[in-house]
Amino acid sequence: MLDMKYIRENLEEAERRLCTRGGGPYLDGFRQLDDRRRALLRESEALKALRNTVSEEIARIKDKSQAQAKILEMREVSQKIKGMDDELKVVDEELQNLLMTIPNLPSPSTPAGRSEQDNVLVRSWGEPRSFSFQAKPHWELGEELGILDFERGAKLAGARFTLYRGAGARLERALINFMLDLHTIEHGYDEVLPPFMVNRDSMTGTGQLPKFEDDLFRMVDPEYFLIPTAEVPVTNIHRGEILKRDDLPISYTAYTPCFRREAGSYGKDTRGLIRQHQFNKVELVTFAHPAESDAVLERLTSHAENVLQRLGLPYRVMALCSGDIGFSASKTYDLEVWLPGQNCYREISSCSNFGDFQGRRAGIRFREDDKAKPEFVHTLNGSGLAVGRTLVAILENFQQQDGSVLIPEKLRPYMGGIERIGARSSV
RNA sequence: GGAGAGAUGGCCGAGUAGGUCGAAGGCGCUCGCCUGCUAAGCGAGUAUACUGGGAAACCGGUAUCGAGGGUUCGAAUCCCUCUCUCUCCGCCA
Repeated sequence: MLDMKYIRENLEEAERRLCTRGGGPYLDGFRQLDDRRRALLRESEALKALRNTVSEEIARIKDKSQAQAKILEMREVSQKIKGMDDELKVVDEELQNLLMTIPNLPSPSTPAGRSEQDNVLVRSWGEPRSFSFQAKPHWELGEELGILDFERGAKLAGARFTLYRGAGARLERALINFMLDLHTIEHGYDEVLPPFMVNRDSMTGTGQLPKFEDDLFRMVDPEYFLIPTAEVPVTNIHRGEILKRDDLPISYTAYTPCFRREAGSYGKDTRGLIRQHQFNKVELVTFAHPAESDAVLERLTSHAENVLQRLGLPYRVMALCSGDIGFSASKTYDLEVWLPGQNCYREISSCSNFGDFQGRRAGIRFREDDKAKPEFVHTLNGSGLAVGRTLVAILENFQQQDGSVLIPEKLRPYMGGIERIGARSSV
């Protein structure tokens, strides 16, 4: 959510910056609703002030019959207040709805652009390996090795669900542990294991609701939402709290499964593990002082990169352009890993600075010092990394001519020491 | 699922025959005084949001005692609904 006062005082500038996202106009109707709200508020509050003082007078009058005139008068005033407050409520809701559906302002350092095509290459790491044979996509490798069972996943749940087996299941688990250990022990994050379902308030706090309900799995009665990313529960840990300046930055890492409807992506990435309704992810979340959040984004991104580097997976870092960043983000780096089986780079991590956008929505604040007024913290998060896609990258990058797959050295301790996944008898 | 108890300010904790309660008291915290250190002591201050005025410091108004409705001139206090927490029983990983 944007700062109402900022919009009120900088309407044109705000609109201009929002429009770099494409679409828009975003702020139509704001001025009118805002003016209307404040006018109603002023009138209603003046009447309430009157009622309060007269009520005090009534309290002081012992003889009730003497107060009868005032009571009757106030009865009318209360009626008027009620009518005004009813109207105010409607206006307030409309304004709130508008505000909640306005995306974040892109950071000045976010490159301008309309689409994915305009994203900017920041740096790349590692040499894509050359193969003396035709590199296979992971879905072929996975099926041939008997570690990914797409058919049975579909039988159990449907399209975009996969059954991992044997060394595949273990590799997924090994990656989760490897990533968590790296982020906690070496990068200093606090590990948390949050609920995988959350309430509406949490989804609203981080920006998934009200606008993107179609992307979520929703339980009815009682109402819960399956988390589409650990960002939601982990950022909401401090919803409605005032943090201590000295505690910032606060950094959490969490493993969670993620659940996404993937509505509107019919026919896209239908093969393999790339786009699933359920996938695992290790997430990094930081609550930062506003003055430090830019630096924190660089650091957080480097932590995600570190996972790829240790696994020896070539990747590149892209700065997303204004037309491609998410609703709540002001700046985003995507990490794209090289997938030789598909001969392309694919997103494996997305690291964003949300500025105070989520902090304002979710009421996450801090005080500069004990006397200072609370200010909103900046929130940041990034995948560190998407586990399923990391498994994909390992299969495709480290496949051998005989169809086996070498396990990266750093991962072997998590795999019981095995160096290679070979074909198993299929069941 | 059944039967009870509860939800007040950063924390603890008063306050229910409705009125001067944003809310006693304590703790904590901040500033000042005092004490050659430390502890104790003394004094003052110590919520948030919105809104009006002001360049600002600041001043005024409104709201907030789990959430939402209702009764009333007036509600932390009465009524209804919901949420959460705790205790006991049942069930269960």
